[in-house]
Amino acid sequence: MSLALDFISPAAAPAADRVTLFADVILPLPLPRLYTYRVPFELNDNVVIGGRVIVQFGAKKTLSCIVAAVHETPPANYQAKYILEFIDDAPVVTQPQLKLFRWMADYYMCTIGEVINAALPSALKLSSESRIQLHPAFSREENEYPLTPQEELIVYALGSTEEGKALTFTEVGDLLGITSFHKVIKSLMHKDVIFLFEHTADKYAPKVVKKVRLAHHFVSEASIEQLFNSLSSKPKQLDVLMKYLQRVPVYQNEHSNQNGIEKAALTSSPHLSASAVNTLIKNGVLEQFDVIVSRFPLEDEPTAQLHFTLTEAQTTARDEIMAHFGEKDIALLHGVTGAGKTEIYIDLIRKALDGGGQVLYLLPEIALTAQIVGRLLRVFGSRLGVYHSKFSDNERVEVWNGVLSGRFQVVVGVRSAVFLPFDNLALIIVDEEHESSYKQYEPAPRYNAREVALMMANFQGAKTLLGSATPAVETYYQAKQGRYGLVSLTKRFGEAGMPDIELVDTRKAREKKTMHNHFTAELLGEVERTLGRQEQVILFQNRRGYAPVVACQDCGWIPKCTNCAVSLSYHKHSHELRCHYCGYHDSMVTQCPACGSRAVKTQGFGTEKIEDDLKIMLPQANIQRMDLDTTRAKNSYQQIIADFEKQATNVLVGTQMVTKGLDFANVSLVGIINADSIIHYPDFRAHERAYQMFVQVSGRAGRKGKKGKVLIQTSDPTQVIFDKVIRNDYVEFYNYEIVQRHEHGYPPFMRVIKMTVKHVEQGLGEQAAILLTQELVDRLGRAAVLGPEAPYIFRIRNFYLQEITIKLDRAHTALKWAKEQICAAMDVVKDQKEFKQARLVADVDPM
DNA sequence: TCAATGCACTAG
DNA sequence: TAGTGCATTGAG
Repeated sequence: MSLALDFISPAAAPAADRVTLFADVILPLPLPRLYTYRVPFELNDNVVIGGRVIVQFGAKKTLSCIVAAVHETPPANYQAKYILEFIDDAPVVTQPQLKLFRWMADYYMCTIGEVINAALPSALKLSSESRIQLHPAFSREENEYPLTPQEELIVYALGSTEEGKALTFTEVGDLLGITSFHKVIKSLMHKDVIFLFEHTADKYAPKVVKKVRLAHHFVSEASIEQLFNSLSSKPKQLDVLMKYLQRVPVYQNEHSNQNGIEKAALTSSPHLSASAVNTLIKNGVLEQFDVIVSRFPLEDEPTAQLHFTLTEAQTTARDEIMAHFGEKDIALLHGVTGAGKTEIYIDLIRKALDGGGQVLYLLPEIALTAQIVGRLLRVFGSRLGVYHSKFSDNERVEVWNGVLSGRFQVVVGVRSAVFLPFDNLALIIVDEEHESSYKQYEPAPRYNAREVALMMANFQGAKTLLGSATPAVETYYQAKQGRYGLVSLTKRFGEAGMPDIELVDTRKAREKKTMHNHFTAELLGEVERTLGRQEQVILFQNRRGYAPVVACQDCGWIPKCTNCAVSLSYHKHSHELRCHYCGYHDSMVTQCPACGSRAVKTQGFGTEKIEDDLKIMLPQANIQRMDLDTTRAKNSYQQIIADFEKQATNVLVGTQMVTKGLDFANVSLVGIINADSIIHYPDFRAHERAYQMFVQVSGRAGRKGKKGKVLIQTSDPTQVIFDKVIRNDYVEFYNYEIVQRHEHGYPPFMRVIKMTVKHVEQGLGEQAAILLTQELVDRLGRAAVLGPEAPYIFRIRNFYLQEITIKLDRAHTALKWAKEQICAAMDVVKDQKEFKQARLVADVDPM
């Protein structure tokens, strides 16, 4: 560059020297492509890969999206639009994450936009809401066009031009009470009354605490004394002041005033008057200020012993895991319930942190309790972040940013925690790795957090520890094959023995007429004896509500859901009939609408009925129910657990929820009311699921030195699966199951992709499914395709369903090819005009 | 004849 | 996904 040019500002430099940058962005929409936008030259330095930008997409939408790539190649066939705004000057999505998201889109056959959508807390996805404002040139008096009443209403709401008030489209809709308000807006724009603009605002609001402190000119002994004198006739204000000085030693240390105290500490104190506090603020004695605080209060530094000792068995297991990590990236810790896996995890996490890496500790939703979080907080203090689905969006953003900034080096979280912006992972722990709640069904991405975690670890060079008492057959197979290190912990912690498991034949009991409602004499007697010993009972029934079916005894009429092909369940507490698939509900019928009979009775039983019956049979016992219906409120789950822990309740009746991770010392009996409904399930994982469920529930019985008992009620005790459960030998179960899987060609030997065709019209859905099957068979071969078949529940939310199961070879390259074939087959169906309404869904590795 | 509604297309 | 533009259908 010549000297002369140095005097010219960069903006005016000749075009040849200007670098024009383009950014490929990921839009948060289910679109298969990235879109290319142009970076305004003067903002070249602002582009960050992984940062958010605002762009215009289509005619009027503005969206925030993530920059995935920056380059200098202008698009060949079109003019790129400019990026409108840069939101971040540092990435909110890290490079390893982008890589992972791409892999997920690929593997789970969805778009990267869908992945981003699932990954980002919605407060990081900016909302663009169109807003309208009065046109500066508009005046009410000199208005040449007459306005309709609706238009008048809007103009009135917008106030005067000077006020510059704005309304969002939603607000306009609310104001007019209609949804089709665009016409009104259009007309107003046409008449030059209003103009439209896009307003994009960052929704993340940090948590703010109001604090107060003494106004600075009172911070000296002399002035405080003066102040006291002037307030001598205002006792209430004096009280407040005294309290403040008591809490903040301004006399001893003037600087202590700087931090003040929380306003709430003064206003909510029962002895002080809130209005006195406000008067002091108004008169300038106290000043109020805001402080941004964390939503996760920093625990005082770790209080638990940092170096608690592991038992001999735990130490051995820990050492074996470490040894495996020397050669392998993945290890499976197969430890029976109550073997003390958590201590081993904590020990490993600590080691990983000492090495300077990040740690992700995944738990299924229901296992992530206050108990475990509290324990981890005591060990890791402020370095621990918690990511839970019951958290508010702001809280999630805070964890997200905490991981980015390095404030959180360990995160304990549920499925979606795999999306957090780690870039230096050393260790991932997937506890209860067999859990089906790691798999997301709806909407896309239909991912399994365990598999995503393994891939993430692979990308970042981290080690992964999978833990379970009943590993997934696939996982155990990998370990047996030597691909994962295998470590077993077979002894319970603290010498607690494994519970005795007994089967009770309900068919025989029915014949002998010894059943009390749904309880056999054996189970009821055992419950009574247990309560008599002041010990606690857990009863498991895998169905919520009072009864799954209601039927007319005279004509057989059964109330069904209007949107789904299921009968409605009766819920007694609300006296309603409910659909468990779509949320439809109706009041309970007392008279049959078909024949007029009053003999309408419930059939079958759910948790609510068990609770009800038990209350009648055991009036002295305190019975609590735990299922989706009783835990819907934010803290009700914790409350039920706390009550049971305090032994305020003696019997806990519940669904799946009671099977997971609860650890109560005084529970010595677990009853499974109806095992049949768990076993009879029409898919290849039925046995595995049943086995896992029985063993997990059984694990709740007997801890801390007490031997527990498990009673399983079934109408057919001869089934193979019970034999495995009773002997409590996972390996034996595995050896049996793996043969079945091999014989029938299921995972881990084959890979399964489940296709679902949904259509509002049954016939069209079936035809579309037949065509899809045909296309799949043509491409993948007859042997690889099963179906189409209507599932047991063939209609959900007004969509008729058809399922096709595809079985594929495990080879990686074959898989990629097969997915391309599947996409091609789906395209063929979608291109058919008559199937435009059909929805095709691919679920990779369904559970 | 015009308006309302449905559907395929495409966004950079 | 959502907005747009075109075509088809229906009401007067």
